[in-house]
Amino acid sequence: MMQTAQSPAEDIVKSRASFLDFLGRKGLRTTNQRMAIFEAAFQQTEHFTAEGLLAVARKIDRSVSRATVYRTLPILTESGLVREIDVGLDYKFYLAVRGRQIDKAQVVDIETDRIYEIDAPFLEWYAKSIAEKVGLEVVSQRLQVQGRPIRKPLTEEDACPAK
Amino acid sequence: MMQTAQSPAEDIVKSRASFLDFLGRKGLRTTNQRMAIFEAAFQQTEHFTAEGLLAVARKIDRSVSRATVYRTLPILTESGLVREIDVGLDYKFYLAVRGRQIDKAQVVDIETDRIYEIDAPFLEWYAKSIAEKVGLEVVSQRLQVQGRPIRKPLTEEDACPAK
DNA sequence: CTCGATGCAAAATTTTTGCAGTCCC
DNA sequence: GGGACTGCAAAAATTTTGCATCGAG
Repeated sequence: MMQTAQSPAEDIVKSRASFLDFLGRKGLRTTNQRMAIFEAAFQQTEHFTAEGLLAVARKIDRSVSRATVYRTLPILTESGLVREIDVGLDYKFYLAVRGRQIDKAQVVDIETDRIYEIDAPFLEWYAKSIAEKVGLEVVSQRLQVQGRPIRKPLTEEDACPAK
Repeated sequence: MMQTAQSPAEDIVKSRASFLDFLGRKGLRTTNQRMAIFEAAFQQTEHFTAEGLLAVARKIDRSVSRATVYRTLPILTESGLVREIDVGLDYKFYLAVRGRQIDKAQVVDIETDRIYEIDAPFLEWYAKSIAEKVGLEVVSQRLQVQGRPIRKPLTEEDACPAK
């Protein structure tokens, strides 16, 4: 069977080409700021916020402004290179897309606000079966789980830990 | 088999009692404003926003302020009488809880922003199985599906409708 | 050159908060 | 009567927008 996964290095080269292609097809210009924001997004290995992205992008190109970050994020999401993730935490998160991103759920640790992207088998099918009930075709779906670390049942040791 | 569903009239009487009980147990005071907001919430048969709730509550008690609505909504959600629903539409929605509300998904028609509450069998179980993968126990889960009305395959008639 | 793109700061939007006065218990 | 509660308006916080200027094609 063919291996389709790529190394991180190949990954970003391909993504960058894809972004440039997207800009071209849409008649959008290739500016230093847009590229800096793209690079900043793909330097992130985890979820990031608009504000965080601004900070990183500015390290690449000092002239990047907050407004341009907010104007570029929709371009990145429309191109499919970045996913917008809203788990109801006041502000939105974003995530650079690397490889296939289907059937994922977001699990949020409510004690740390950390977001995990977890495989959710059949999620797309499941969403489709639900949308059909109201005669809609699925455009997108998201499953979000808020959780907290499992506390093991208390033992005497836990209740009165030996110092 | 016993029928557990109630008439809308019985429903709100019970909910009102439940709210008063909740206020009492929490040592919160029963004010005209809080009751007006409660009544306004249960007059709604669909999802509502904080701003919409304010408008309706003011028809009941002119003195209700926006601040009190925002301060009362958390009380209503904590009591379990109202559910907060955030589908990523800028502002939050709320829904008066009538009867059991387990395993429901929100299906959002992206052309009208209308929200449907749809049965999602085994959703709770599904979320649990996913949260377990990162060692978290589920506190809550939500499945949201964005969809658009199904467009029937085009016929000649559709493409060139006879005026 | 031309018009899309940018930076800056002000605006917009939803929700929160400080404070003085109100009224429930 | 005391402290919880409220209204008002200002503040917060994130995202959007107007406008003069810049720069990609």
